[in-house]
Amino acid sequence: MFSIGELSRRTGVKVPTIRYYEEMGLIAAAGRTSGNQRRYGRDELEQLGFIRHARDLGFPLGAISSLIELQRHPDRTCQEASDIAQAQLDDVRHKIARLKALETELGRIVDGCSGKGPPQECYVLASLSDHDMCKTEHGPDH
Amino acid sequence: MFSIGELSRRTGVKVPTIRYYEEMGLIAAAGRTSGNQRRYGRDELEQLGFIRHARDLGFPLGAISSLIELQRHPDRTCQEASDIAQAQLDDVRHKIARLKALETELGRIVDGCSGKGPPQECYVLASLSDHDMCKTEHGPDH
DNA sequence: CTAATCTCTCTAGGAACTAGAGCTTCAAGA
DNA sequence: TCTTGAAGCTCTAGTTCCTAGAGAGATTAG
Repeated sequence: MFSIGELSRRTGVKVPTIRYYEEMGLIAAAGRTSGNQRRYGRDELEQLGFIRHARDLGFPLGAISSLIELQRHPDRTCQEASDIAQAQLDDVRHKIARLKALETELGRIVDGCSGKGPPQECYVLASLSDHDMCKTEHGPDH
Repeated sequence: MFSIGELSRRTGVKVPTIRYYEEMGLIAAAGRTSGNQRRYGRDELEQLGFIRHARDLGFPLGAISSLIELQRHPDRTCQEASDIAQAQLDDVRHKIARLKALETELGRIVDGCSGKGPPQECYVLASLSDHDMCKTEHGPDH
């Protein structure tokens, strides 16, 4: 059994974040010492490792919650897990596509500016004022 | 002179967002009618278009604020604008690199799962439990 | 003049934490 | 055993960039 600080060190998840996850119901409420401090064991270490890894891969907490639910129900198939991962992959690809368009446009804007002149002649500012100067499409997110 | 709704329609920025920008000091407080409603003109239209475009390119409001400041000071050079845009570009490239690593890893995870078996044998869940199964690096965002 | 549509302010929520205040508990050394 | 300093506790508020809703007043078309 170890403390929240130790769990934090072993998983790389910050102490307040662990408490936050508990509050959100992502991890079960930990047992306490007589002095009201949380104590953890191997199970919680694994569970939090799972959450950490999924977060690193960009899964939102809601999705992680569903995955944890699934782990607890061995009677279901893993189709749901597969779907969640696929949705996450689609989301990542979508973001990449969008960021690449931004990269192109920003690259063009940065290249056009010497940084030497006065703001009135600044290519960066002019580009931002006039969407027609853009060569690629980039709408708002979503 | 036109209303906030009209400004919204013309710029694509939602009404509450315009009020929010005013509150944040990104746009000057608009003139009002006798009935206390905001009225806008050509200047505000341009200013908001600038903000909108910069937001579409992913600039945070703080950066946009700096760019607006710069526009108001013709005595300075546009070096600062150039730096801000460059920082934004770096940020975008950084995000792309990270997302590509995630794409690789998620693709591998999704491919490994048939969706048919029970959760105990699910490749998605197993991969998320065990970071060692990863072939690429992907830490947390910052 | 009335009805429908805006617009006003204010408050709260969302995602996923982070920071801080003020207090208690724990572990290790003297 | 006492003490000290680190670590833990709860609670609230702040972060970013908006979005949604309530309840009231303004404007405009017919």
